[in-house]
Amino acid sequence: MPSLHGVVGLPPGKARLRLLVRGEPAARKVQCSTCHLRRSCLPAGLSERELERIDSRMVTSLRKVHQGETLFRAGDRFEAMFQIWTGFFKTVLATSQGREQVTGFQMAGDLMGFEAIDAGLHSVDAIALEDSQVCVIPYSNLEALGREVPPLQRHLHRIMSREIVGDHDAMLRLGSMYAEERVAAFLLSLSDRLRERGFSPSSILLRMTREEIGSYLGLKLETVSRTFSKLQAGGLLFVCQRQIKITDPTGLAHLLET
Amino acid sequence: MPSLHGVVGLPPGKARLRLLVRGEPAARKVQCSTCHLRRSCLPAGLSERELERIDSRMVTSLRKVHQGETLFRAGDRFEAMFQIWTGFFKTVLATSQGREQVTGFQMAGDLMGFEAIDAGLHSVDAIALEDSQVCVIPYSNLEALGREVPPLQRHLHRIMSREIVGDHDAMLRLGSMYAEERVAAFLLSLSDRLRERGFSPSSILLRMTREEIGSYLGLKLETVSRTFSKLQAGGLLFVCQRQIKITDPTGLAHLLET
DNA sequence: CGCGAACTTGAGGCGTGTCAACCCCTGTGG
DNA sequence: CCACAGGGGTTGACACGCCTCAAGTTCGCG
Repeated sequence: MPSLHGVVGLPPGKARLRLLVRGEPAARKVQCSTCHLRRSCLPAGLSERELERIDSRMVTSLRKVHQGETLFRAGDRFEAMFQIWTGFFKTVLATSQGREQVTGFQMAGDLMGFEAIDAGLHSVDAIALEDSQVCVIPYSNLEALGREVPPLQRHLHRIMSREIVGDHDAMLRLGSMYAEERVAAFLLSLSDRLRERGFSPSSILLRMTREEIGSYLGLKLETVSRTFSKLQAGGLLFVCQRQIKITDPTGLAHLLET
Repeated sequence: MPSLHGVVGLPPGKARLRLLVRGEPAARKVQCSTCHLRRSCLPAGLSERELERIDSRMVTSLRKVHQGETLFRAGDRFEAMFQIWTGFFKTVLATSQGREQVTGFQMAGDLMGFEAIDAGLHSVDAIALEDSQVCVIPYSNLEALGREVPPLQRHLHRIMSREIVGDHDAMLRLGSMYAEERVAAFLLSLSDRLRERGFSPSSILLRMTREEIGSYLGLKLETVSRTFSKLQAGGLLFVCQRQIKITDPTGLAHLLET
């Protein structure tokens, strides 16, 4: 009986051999210029010549990370940035005394590693919350490319700036909101990010546990659970385990207007 | 009787006129290469030629900001970064509904404005907590200089990275610490930053009110006040209004080891 | 000297943490 | 196929840390 292969319509044996040979690390070329995520990775309006440079030097390889595995750990040497191609991650800041804080959740198109540039060492753990693939972007290449391609440099600065603004939002949530407000703000932010990526903003499959949400929001997992139930009772959303359906986004937003 | 003037030993009237004429924006040249803060503003090991470029194009002017005045407001067009030369600032994130969060305190050598690169608009208010002077660094100049002087570019990236790491620390404080721990972590961090700048790390004059500290730490001003008193009762420090004397820094650090 | 802003301290209430019981879902192995 | 284990989620009762409200003090400044 016929089995499914990566390349359809070719003799299975030969196709496989071909793929293996052509798939060696050095040969596995990544094309940023035709990637469906290029709108988030690259600035608009690049010249042919600039795109060529980026294609040939920005992403050196693709790396797979299975659910639960770490992409990098705090203390690891910083050598490359990682752009998520598929999948979902969390970053966790841990102190030597066992305190832990989830500092963010990252999804397709997000760039990880900025926190490591200063020290030359990563300062957080990055853990895959589902099977994922990331583009490996050596930092030295990125630096050089930025110099040669000014719009790329500017793009990079904007992404770092956005990260800082996002962290300020997190501080606002953590510092001056009630549990209900924090959860509402979290869901709305997640919803926005999904919409930007072309996913449904109302039907959300949470990739993280209640405990991870709690850590991010400065709440205990029981409080997160209770708050979901409360918002459901208020008719703002439906919760069924990790499946969330936002039925009244304006109502959710209204919770923040106080 | 004689009065005190900015320039001593000159006829008051003439001196004033002179200063006004020579003090016009275009004429007031700033020399980064000889500034006492250059170690924090510039990378080490720059060539003569690179220093010249920086001197001539990085800082276009010096701006004075009196205590209580704003350097920039959320919504203002982003045109320049600001490096603090003397003084002390807070940055405040405010929502349309009146919620406020102090996102940081900045002192001499700190660079402000990164949060505005992405949107092209400032996202926080920067308010002077004492009479201050800042170097104005047009962003377009900085971008161009970065391209021409790679070590400067790298330096800039490191500063932005450090800002992100600092925000993560803030999230850790806000998300998973008790009031006592937050205050201890805040004081130790402040102490470190003062030491780096050559000030006493143990004798600290707070530039901000209890309310501002509270906002930054996600606490009410009464809680901050009570916590100071408690730490004093524990023999870790002396508090006298805004004057703090840390008498047992290791004891303070020990509070965080749980 | 007197006013207001900043700070301190106390009493009581509220929001969230803690602890525990229970349920649901999934994967595993007999 | 079912029994079982284990991780994740929900819900309740109670505790506790921080907030709220209020009164009083200190300090800086006109």
